[in-house]
Amino acid sequence: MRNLSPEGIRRELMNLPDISRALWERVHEIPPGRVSTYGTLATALGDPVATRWVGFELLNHLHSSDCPCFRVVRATGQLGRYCQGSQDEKMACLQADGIDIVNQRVDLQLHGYAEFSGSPPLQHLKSIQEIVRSHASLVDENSVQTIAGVDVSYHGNIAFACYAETNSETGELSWSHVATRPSSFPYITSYLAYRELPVLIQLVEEVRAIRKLADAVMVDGAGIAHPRGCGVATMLGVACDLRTIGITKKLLHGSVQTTKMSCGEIRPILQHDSPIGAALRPNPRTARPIFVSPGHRIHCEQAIEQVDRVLGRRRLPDPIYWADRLSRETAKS
DNA sequence: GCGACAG
DNA sequence: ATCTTGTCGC
Repeated sequence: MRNLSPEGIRRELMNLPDISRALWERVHEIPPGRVSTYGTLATALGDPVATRWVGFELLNHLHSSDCPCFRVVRATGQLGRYCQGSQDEKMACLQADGIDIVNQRVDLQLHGYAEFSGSPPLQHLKSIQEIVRSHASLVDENSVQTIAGVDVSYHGNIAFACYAETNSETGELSWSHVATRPSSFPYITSYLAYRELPVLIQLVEEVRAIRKLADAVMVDGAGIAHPRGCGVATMLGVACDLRTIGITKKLLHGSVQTTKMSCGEIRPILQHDSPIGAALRPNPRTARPIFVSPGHRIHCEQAIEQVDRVLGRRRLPDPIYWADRLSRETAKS
């Protein structure tokens, strides 16, 4: 799998691992009388960043009387929350298992279980990101004339992706297109692309088919300012051979000082002393900057320049603002 | 070793 | 991202 062409990426996306099923297989693997932690389960899935999602999933799943979810506790040994009700009920289940609970805690040295079987699915997804990153180009090509924005909203498991083009004079919406498709992959930090890429690729291809695709597309998500240098914007760019720019409201990766920024100020996001993007304070109404990073086929400076070009009166660049607004409205109705 | 950070 | 009432401020 060393070579991952755009077609290869699509094939991988059509065959994504079922993370939820993988989690529950492991939860059921915990023997009676033993417990595991949210973090240990996430690590068994391939990445500790999934800890938050593991907690969410255990709190929100379809519970049944014989469900072993009470065997998952916090890393401190504290019981943590129980989907079925109070912590006391969780404690009662654990005690029925023969576990002693001292000071509201389980002794993990004694009862901790971490010997999970099965291959970690997130590790495979990580390696895809690393390969896609190696295909990303940070070289700016011909000049950008038209620019668009894309964003995704959800109604349950249905994803609504919107493509928006704006009038550069007024900042108002000039053209838009929406694509819809079910998405079951959960949101896990740094794996956003696996949740959003299927709809986004469909969206881009539909717009491309009617020859309406702009020279560059801004994505509501990171570009190369990502733990593996491969955020949604980068992945979408490589998958569709499209010039993309990543825009986020919060910093995902890299370091930059964001206090006391003056209006219009630009500060580089650094990773090992080299720039991978920039924080940019868009207007005087908010002190909070936005974070820009190249997605694909664009250089850092050009990415910032393009964002600057379509910055209106809102915090987000106009095309992203409209894509966000329209996709949300479409998802609601 | 554990935890956690885009949308 | 989504669930949601009122509320603070220009």
